[in-house]
Amino acid sequence: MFDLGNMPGHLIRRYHQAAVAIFHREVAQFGYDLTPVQFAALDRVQESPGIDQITLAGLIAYDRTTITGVVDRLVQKGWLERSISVRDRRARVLHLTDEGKQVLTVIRPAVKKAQRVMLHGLSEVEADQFVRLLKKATERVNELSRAPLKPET
Amino acid sequence: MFDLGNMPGHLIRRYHQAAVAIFHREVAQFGYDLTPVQFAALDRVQESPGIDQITLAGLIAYDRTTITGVVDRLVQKGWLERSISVRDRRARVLHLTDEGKQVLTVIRPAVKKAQRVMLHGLSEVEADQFVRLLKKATERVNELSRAPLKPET
DNA sequence: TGTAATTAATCAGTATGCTGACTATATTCA
DNA sequence: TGAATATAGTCAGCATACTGATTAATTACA
Repeated sequence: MFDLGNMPGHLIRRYHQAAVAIFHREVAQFGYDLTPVQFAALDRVQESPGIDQITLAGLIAYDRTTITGVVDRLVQKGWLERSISVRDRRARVLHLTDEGKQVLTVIRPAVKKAQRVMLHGLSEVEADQFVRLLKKATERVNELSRAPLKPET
Repeated sequence: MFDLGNMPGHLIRRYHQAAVAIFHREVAQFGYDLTPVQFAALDRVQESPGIDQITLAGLIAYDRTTITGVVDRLVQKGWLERSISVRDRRARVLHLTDEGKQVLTVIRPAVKKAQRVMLHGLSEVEADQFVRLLKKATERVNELSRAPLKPET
């Protein structure tokens, strides 16, 4: 009944691998080299300038140890600025640089296209249903991950 | 329209993360520490004893460079045996050890349970539909991955 | 037959993710 | 107030994944 080819765990691994490859390919066509995770971080910092790393992690469902490295690399690329919070000296607050803002503007169409490519085997009705079920399933297992999503309030 | 929380790519990453955590938790309850990928490899070698690494990679959609390390660790654990093929001295053929067979027998119920837990937010009808659509979507993007599935014949 | 092309596997380097430990700073409350 | 507790972030170590290069063996074909 649950042979490997029908196991949700195995399918999701394969689909995730393809999704990452698609993302890379589309973004590369716009001349950039960044990962899905890096995009999510930039996108979220644009939404909430001055956010600290832990809050950012909660909003996009990263592990707090992973985000350190991700932010490191974004700072290294000159797209993010990390500084000590005035309100809490433990915290690091994040801001996009001008170049970071520009990167986001340029690659947004690529990211959108990547989402369509990921779904291109499904009809429009199927795609809607699939995303709806995927979202529901993901929400229901959220707390079982080490990095659960922590939505704003 | 495609904000982060509704982007299939982002949802897939989150669901995959949770799926891996669930797998680990269920398998740990049976006293073992192995990854989804390690299970897939063991399962497939049991199905096809004497398989070489490249063919194995194709059957479970791994990258060929990833499998080297995975097999390394399974050999290290004493669950797999790797030897030079008599027919093609470039190839390494794989066999389960007795202990490897035993591990598979013990953890299969945990793996099955993990699949159910991953789907536990969905009704039975929804779960069926979700897995069907996930499978369809995955098959359609198969060739866009660096490690496409290469089914037997 | 002998050279070119292909193939199986590995390796180096890099990026996500995880576990578990640690430091520095804030907060709580007896 | 001051000791216990909690929190933000980092670090070390390990396992998937990827890109691109290399080695050794096989196959194709001029």
